[in-house]
Amino acid sequence: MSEKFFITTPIYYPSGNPHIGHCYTTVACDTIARYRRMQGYDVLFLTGTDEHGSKIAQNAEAAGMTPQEYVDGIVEKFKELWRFMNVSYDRYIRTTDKYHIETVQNIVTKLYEKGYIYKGAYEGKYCVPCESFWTPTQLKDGKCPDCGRDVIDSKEEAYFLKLSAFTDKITDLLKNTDYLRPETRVNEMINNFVKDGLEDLCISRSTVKWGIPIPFDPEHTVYVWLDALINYISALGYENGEYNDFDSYWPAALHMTAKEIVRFHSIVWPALLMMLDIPMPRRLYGHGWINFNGQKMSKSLGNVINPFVLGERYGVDAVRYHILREMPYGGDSNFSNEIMINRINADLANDLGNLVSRTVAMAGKYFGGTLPAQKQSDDAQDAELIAMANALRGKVDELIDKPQLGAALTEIFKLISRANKYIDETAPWILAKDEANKPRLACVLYNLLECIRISAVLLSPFMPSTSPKIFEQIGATDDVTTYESAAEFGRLSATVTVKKGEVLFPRIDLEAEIDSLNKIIRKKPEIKEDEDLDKAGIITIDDFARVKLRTGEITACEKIKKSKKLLKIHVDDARGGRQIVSGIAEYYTPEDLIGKKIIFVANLSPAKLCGEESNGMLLACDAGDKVSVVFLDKDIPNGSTVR
RNA sequence: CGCGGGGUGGAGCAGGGGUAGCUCGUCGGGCUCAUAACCCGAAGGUCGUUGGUUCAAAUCCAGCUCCCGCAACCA
Repeated sequence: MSEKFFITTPIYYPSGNPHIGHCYTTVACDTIARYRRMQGYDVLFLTGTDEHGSKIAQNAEAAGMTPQEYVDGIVEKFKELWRFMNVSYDRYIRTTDKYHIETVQNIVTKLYEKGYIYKGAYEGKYCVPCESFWTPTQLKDGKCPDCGRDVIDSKEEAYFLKLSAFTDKITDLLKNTDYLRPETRVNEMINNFVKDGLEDLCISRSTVKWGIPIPFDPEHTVYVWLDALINYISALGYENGEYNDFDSYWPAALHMTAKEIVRFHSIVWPALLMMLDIPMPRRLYGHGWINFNGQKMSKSLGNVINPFVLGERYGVDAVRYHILREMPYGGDSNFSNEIMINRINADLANDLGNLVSRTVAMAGKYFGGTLPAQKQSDDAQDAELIAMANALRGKVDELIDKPQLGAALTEIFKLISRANKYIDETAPWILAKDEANKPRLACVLYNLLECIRISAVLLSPFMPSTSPKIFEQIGATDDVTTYESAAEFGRLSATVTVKKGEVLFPRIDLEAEIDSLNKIIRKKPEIKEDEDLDKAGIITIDDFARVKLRTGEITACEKIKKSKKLLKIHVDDARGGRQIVSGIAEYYTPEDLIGKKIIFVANLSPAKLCGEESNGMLLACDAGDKVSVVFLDKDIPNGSTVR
């Protein structure tokens, strides 16, 4: 029986289409899963979608669908992307799957019976728009600390998970084991959430209907995070009849997640498992984000780089290579098309692709494609190269364990680079001029083919469709493309026959490519605006008349200290003045604004921002990624009506 | 004093008490097998700032400053 290896992505929240950030996590898991399979592990690679919660219900309603129809559509897009990206997941779990619901309900019941879930009450203030409860001490001046609006008294039954009883055990898990990696995340979790003791977690919602009902109190649904985390064991058949793999695959070898959800995976999830007397997973790895032009890659910003488009333009393996190579251990990375194209050209086209191309071409040119058996080695020239090739697998193994995929790729490319240098050192084209040198020439080419073979074997989990193409070109038969064969230089047949093939990675003309990308990007805003209009629908003159616009002059203005974006503005509205808080500090200094005439919404409900009262909103337009306030001519009296 | 991360040649990053390193870019050279690719060399940095510890600081300590992320928030 080979050793088991259970690896998971998070289950993604399908409130929008999948993006390159989802791709990173999933492709990284895929690479590790493929590597482990190659090593002979019995791998179970799980991914899926987390489909409950109010956000989904809202999006569905906005789209005029039922929540189920809505998630069905998006799940298809996720699956399509994984097919496209060559992701070799073994199992796909949806939290709307019957067996998962069964498990969640069974676990909730079990925990209730064990006393880890207890019925309590959320007693406090409720903010309707935020759908949030607050304790009296959390309120700011008696209003919602989130949005500053009025809250109503509310007391509601709810169920709680006794996390507080696990503070010590969780502290021990985080501090004294290597469960959570990279280590920097440990401090973050301890300082932010654990240090002062864990608080019991409310795990039921009576306001959210799109969720799994609490079996013994069906008016309540299970909090989405509890629902979601359980996927890792329900997918193995824990407490359900769908699968029967829990005993063989648990504990998980690796949970991979992005850093923002490390909190749930490093605290709530282990505590839950402890309550159920289930062994801990071995490793949780919280990776960083792919930032795009300095902004976080996210569903809510319009700057998502479509992975389908990238894959079609550059090839799926090139995209996989880039995101895996560029992401540093633990930290964030920047994504731009320019960085990506440069990387593809430099590493894949110039170094790897060209190495294969020139080596195979020489074998064809000098030996008609088949190397002669007679070879002449030369230690002075060959020893270093061969030693490097022999040591490579061990180095890559270690880095995959950590897992530092980018560093593993760097290691492989060191050999590729060394091989290119070896060609210069041995100058095969000179050897070819003298028939007496043919044995030496054959040896040089063989050594190059071996370096390529070993690199391609180790690269195959990263670039699953490229390696077979390389094997074909260098004439590597199946028995010399195995993991085991990658540790041994000299496994390729001595009289191997190569076969010239297509160019593996065509060079990309950077400037031309950026131009055509810009054309694609420029089309976007028009579409977006139309969507915006469609979404808002048509309003009547009466609707518009309810918005009271007035003119005023800014008489005072200052930055709000605690905020980067907010300015506190005093406006003379000819009615005693009012204070408005506006999020334009990134675009205007107070000096820019004082003395200017502006238009503001006079009957907007007051709000509190960063502790400052705001009575109204001044008009400004979105100009690309900037904001431009609408200013008026000087001679308009303050307090005039605008319509 | 909310919590983190960071400021190193033009760009992106690594290093972490004792000749400052990698990739890309630039310049010069070599080569002609190859995808105008490959190989060699050079220029370019007082490692954010001030002070301290030390024989020695990019590296350790303290203060300051700036950036980024979380959180808050864009009325």
